[in-house]
Amino acid sequence: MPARTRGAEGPEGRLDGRGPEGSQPERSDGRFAEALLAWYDRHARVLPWRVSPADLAAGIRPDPYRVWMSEIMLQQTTVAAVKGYFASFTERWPTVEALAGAADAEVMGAWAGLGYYARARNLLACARDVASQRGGRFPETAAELRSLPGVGEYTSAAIAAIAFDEPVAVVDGNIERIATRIACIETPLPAARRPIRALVQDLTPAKRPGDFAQAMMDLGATICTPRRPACVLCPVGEGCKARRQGRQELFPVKAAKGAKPAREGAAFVLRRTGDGAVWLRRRPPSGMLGGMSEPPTTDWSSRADGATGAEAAPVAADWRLVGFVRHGFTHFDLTLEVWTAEAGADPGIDGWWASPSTLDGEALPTLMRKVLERAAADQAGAAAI
DNA sequence: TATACGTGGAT
DNA sequence: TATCCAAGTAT
Repeated sequence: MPARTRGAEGPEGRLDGRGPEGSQPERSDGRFAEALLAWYDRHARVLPWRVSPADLAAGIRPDPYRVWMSEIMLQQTTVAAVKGYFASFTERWPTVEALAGAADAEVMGAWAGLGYYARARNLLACARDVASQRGGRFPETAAELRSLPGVGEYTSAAIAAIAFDEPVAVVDGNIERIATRIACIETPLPAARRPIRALVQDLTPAKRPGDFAQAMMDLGATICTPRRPACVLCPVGEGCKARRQGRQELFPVKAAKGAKPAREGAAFVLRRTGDGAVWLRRRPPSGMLGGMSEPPTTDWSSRADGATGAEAAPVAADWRLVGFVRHGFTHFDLTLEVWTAEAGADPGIDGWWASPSTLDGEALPTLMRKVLERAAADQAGAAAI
C-alpha cells in the first residue's frame, strides 16, 4: 500500500469511502478492495469448497454445486462443524442430479446433528428443482438464485459472486461486523442492514467480487473477530473509524434479546425385548425438528401446564422414569423426562423398529440422541447390577 | 419488522 | 453455569 495522503477527506485520509453515517455516500476509490485482496492472496484460508485465489487466477472455476452446498451448510454454522458434513455429502452425492435422486430419509439422516433442519428439506427441494427444471444447472445471477428454496439474500449473492463473478454486495454476519466498525454505525442490528448493504456494495470491486466476499469473511473470522479483534494485523485498519477511536469492540451494536422461556415434556423409549431395537416415529414435515425421527414424545409445553408422566405415554406399558435430558434451543430451554419400557410385540402405533446397528443412519437430531443415550445408560446400569 | 428455527464451542 | 456466537431463511 502506498502511504496515505492527507487531503480533503480529513486528517485520517481514507481507505474505504466513509462519510459520517447518514451522509451522502462517497464513491469508494478502490483502495480498500485492493488492500484486502492483496492480503487474501497471501492469507486465504484453505477450505474444501473453495478454489484458491491462485487457481482462480489460472482460470479454474468453482463447481456451483459445491459452492451452493457449502453456503447452505454454513448458514449460522461454524466452518469446523460443516467440514465433515460437506465431505460426506459431496462424496455420497457428487452432483446435483445424484442428490436429487436421494430419498428424503437419507438426506435427513445425513444432515442429522447439523441443526436447522429446514435447510436439509430445502436442500433436497432445491436439488430436485435444479435437476428436473433447469437441466442440472444452477442459475447464474443473484436475482434468479434468490428464487430457489433455502437461498435467501445472503446465499444468492454469495453464490453469484463466488461461482459466477457477479459484483453483488455479499453481506453476512462477519461483513456486518466489519462494516459497522469501519463506519462506526451506531444503529443497532438488524435495523442497520440498509446502510451496511450500501457501504458493502460501494466497497465491492467489479473484478474478483467472489474473492472479495471470501476475503471479508476470512478477515471477520481471523482478525476482525467479535471479541478482541487483532487490529494490529488488519490489512485495512487505516480505513477503520472504530479503530481510530479505539471503539472497535463496541460494534456491532445489537438489539437486546428477551429471556429464554423454559419448556418441558416427556420422551418414551420403547425397547424390543431381545435385540434392543427402539421404536421411532417421524416428526411432522415442518416446524421444530420437522421431518426428523424421534422416540415418541409429548408436546413441549411451558412449565405450569405440562401433562407429563407415564399417563402421557403413547401406549400402555410398564414405564419407568430413568432420568432427564436438558437441551438448549435458540429460543427456549427444554427439559425432557425419559421413560423406558420393554415390549415383546409391535406397539400398534405409527413408527418403526430401529435396531442398534441402524441407529447411526437414522435422522435423529442431537436432542433425541441424548434421550436414547440416557435410556441406554439406564439399561447398562441395570444390567451391571 | 419480529419470531421460529439447532448445535457445539468459547469465554 | 450463563451467555454469546457462527457464511441466514421463511413467514
